[in-house]
Amino acid sequence: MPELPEVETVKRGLNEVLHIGKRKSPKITKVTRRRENIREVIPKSLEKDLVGRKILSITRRAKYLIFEFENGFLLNHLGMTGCWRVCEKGDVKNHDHFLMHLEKNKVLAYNDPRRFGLVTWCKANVESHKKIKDLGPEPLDNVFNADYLFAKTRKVKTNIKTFLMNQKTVVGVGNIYASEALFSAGVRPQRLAHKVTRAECEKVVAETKVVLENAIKAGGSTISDFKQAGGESGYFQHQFHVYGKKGEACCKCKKQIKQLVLGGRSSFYCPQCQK
DNA sequence: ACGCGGCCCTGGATGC
DNA sequence: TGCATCCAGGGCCGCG
Repeated sequence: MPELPEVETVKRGLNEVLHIGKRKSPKITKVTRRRENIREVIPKSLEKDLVGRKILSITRRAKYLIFEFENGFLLNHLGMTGCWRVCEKGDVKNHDHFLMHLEKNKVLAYNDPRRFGLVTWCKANVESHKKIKDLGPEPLDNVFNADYLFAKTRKVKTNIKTFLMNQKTVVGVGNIYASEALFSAGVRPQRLAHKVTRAECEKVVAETKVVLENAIKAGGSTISDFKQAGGESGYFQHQFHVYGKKGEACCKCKKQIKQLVLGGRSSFYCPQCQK
């Protein structure tokens, strides 16, 4: 599921389905930890922290979801396979690790087969929480601009794709959108970051924003389907230009898309369109 | 200090 | 059909 557009889609969907901020938003009546340890232990204290309270807001910072309560914040990362669903009481599935029971026999369930996700509690100042405080700027914020990226890349030894995926550089860009943004920008993923020109940095920044914005728009369609069991995808995957397309013809020039591994992650590019 | 490989897990796809 | 292998949208840790 989870790069920035998917987390943003989950956030919007949950806000809508749970009527967050409206009078009919449900109270939490009970909390169940079906498995204590995912990436980190889910705190036992969540029971007393959450029962009897309402979710005041659900926001996103980087790939983290932040559930705000009057006494603190539930901080969540979906890892590779995490998802939330709203279901009827008793509709428990394999890999449901954490349940927030709601009024009217509804349940908000966190499901995560690979258990790379995070569910934890932060009493106050979530922005200075250790998982949050060192994160880079939001990609759609004006702080993430060509000046910033050009300056930041000058002394970097690694390739531009790995650097773009580093959450200290800019948040929310994962393996798919890094490949896609670099394709649109015409920059090969294996190029050393410090050799990317100022003009190319401008393109990389601009195309990163475009790709993420388009994916958010496309991901909007998952609102109804995450309510059901799946929570899988919107329709943004139909807009991929290079990701997962090794050997296929480039949509612009018809040359074969190539694949290579950078920082241990599959990377895709067009040898003709990207320099 | 930085950059990289390995690792944390399960499950689906692929190959023999 | 069954079994083995590889791969997956992320991030942390320890090593050189």
